[in-house]
Amino acid sequence: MRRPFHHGNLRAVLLDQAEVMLRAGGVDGLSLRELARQAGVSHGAPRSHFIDRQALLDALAVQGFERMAEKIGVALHVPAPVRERFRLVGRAYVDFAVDNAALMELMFAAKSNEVPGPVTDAAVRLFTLLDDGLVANSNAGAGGQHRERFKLLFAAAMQGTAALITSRRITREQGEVLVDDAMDALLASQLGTGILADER
Amino acid sequence: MRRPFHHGNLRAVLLDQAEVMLRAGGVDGLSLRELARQAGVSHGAPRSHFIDRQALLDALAVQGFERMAEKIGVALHVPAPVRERFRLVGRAYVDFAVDNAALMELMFAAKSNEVPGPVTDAAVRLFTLLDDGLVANSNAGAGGQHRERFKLLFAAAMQGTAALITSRRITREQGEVLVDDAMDALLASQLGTGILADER
DNA sequence: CTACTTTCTAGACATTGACTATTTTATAGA
DNA sequence: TCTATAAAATAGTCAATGTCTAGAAAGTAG
Repeated sequence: MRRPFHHGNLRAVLLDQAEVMLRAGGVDGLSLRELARQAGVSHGAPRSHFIDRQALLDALAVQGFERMAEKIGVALHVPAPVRERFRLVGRAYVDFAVDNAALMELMFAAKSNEVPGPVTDAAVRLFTLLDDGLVANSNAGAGGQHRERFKLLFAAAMQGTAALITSRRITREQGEVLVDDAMDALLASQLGTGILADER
Repeated sequence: MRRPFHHGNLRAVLLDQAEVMLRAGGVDGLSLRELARQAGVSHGAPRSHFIDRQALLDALAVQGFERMAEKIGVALHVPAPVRERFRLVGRAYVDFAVDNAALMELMFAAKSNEVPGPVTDAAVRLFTLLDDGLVANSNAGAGGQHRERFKLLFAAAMQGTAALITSRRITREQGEVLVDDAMDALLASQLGTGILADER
């Protein structure tokens, strides 16, 4: 079994510190050397755990997807009528995106997705969770297309709302209303008839 | 009157080259020194026109908003039924966003918007154009709220769709369908009744 | 022709990401 | 327990970059 030595668990420490730094100064403000300084190790130490700066960013992205999946998972299992549950999930999505704007940038950066890898896998896990939770996975066939399009509409609305807030075009409060409106429009659309996981 | 000397019009040349470089290597791949090299001037020359790297990025963002407004303006004035015109505008929006992904990143970066400035102004001009073109600006009052929420739904759907394509979660073709679906859902929603600029 | 301003050059500096050789620490095998 | 082996961390180096400064060159206006 492998165990850390000098520093307890440098990899975890670096990831934690990196997230703090990310929140403070954005992606550009995240410096490997500054990170090492704060962790009290030499400037070359991080290389033992992250071959690249990009490797660190990818690890952060994966962690981000996992934490987002947790939050969404909670909202997904709240016992409530469809409309209410959709709103809860939508808000969980948008809240996470807004509270972790810089992290979201990493998670959805085209860079990480150029070649399928751990980041892409983590993303797939999140959206599989979302899909399975929101939409009935029963009858395939003609309903399958409808389901697919419905899920994309949901994802686009959430991602778009988060983008509007993050870029300061609207306030967080306006975002709340927007999520609700989007959910209403979505549920009222023809695409959202007869394909929901729970019609209550 | 001010006229360029040595280099014709270095500022414009730099902006053009910067856009090429942006398209090739993303925001991170845009180096001031490399830019100067390609323009055949010394590494300090750009400083006469852009005090900062950020100043160059901001100038690019402003240019981006203006070009996007042009494209959208064209789609906005195509004589066609509402549904068709909405689709055209939506596609124009998404197409521009996808064809200029790195530029969009600059345009909507929170950095530029921390303090209102030229970038914010350019953004406001674009969205004013969009709003005035899509939604009737006649009756205020209770309809005003509806109009505002409708416009936000539109913006969120477009921005979200573009994000899905850019992050490679869906293909461009799926994006086309998604835009159409979003427009249908939008026009069918209660929010989109009686507030359109042209009910044809 | 002479100030004056703008544009550009050239040199310097600190910071950064990446690479390498080397030492230190831990783990496992005989 | 002693020892080979792998992992983790150090320290030094390098090229590249953004920013700043002083000064030269080019254009403009009085």
